[in-house]
Amino acid sequence: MACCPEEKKKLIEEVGLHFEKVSQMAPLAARIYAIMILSPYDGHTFDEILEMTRASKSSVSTQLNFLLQLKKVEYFTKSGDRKRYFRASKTYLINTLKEELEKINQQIILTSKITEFNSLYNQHKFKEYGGISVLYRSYLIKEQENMRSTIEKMSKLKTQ
Amino acid sequence: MACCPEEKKKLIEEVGLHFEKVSQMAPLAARIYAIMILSPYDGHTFDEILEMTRASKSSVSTQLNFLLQLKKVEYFTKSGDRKRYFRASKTYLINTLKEELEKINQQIILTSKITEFNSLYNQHKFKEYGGISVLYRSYLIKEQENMRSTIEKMSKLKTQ
DNA sequence: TTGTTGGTTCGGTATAAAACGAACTAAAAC
DNA sequence: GTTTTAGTTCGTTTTATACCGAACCAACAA
Repeated sequence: MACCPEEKKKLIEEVGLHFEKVSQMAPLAARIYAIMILSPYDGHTFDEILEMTRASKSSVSTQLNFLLQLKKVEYFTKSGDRKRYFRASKTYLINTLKEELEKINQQIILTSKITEFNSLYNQHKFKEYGGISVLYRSYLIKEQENMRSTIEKMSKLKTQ
Repeated sequence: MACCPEEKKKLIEEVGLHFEKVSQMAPLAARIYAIMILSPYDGHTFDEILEMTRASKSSVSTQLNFLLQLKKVEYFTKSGDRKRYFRASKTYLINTLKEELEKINQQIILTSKITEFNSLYNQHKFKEYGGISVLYRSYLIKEQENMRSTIEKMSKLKTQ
């Protein structure tokens, strides 16, 4: 049998599609990641992933290594068993948040540059929209703080 | 002369690159959008955009219409002047936030589905990571609230 | 030492995204 | 009524992406 209950298949498709859009990964990578997130603690072997995705060995290998590099996925082995068991990385949610935080940091810097530039060279516009960009800036900073504190809480929870 | 001070050129490049990554638009669209954001209140004509981007008429036309559709860019006309003057839409920051809000709403729904699924079918994993996903959920809800209230504040500011 | 398992690597193809040029149109100017 | 201006449309080319198959490798098994 190729995969799993119909319900799981549909969810994999939905979650996969989501990652394809928001995380700009290749369709196959997104679907593998979705499978990992919706699968048991003890993971899946390479061959099982092959079966579920119906993709080629080479493609699965490439995308799986890509996900390992991004720390979205990890694997473990059982002694006396050459197979690797792949699963969603234990820290994948923290890692995702850390990436988001990095993005927001970048965006705060860029937004400041834009505002500074406009206040210097496009004064009319700046007078018109200055208020909005102040609001936008404090929005970004709140996001940043929310991420930072969530990451901290998650890290604490993990080490307990 | 093709464009503007070196400083502006560099910022356009930087901001353009940013939009290309985060907003998944075509390189040319991203650069046009960047130009609009860094340009005066009274906008630029089609021909000026042509000059600055050094792209073809057809490409500029296509991408400009794309940006108009997304309400990232708007235009106005001066009486007795056939040209259109393009600029960043007055509401582009609010619109961006509304898009973000839509994304977060989607993500909250998806995350709930995932958690529910795992609590049913992957109980071991759920016991292990349930705490983290609770934290993640409240992170998302805070984001949602931050966006909602920022949009509201911006709307109020605009109508004054 | 030959075969099998569990992948990896490399060269190629198929498809889609991005940009282009040339021909076209609608309104205004002459 | 012909020319110019301000774009638009459409068919093509260019470039990048996603995936594939076949050959390959390393480890262990027979």
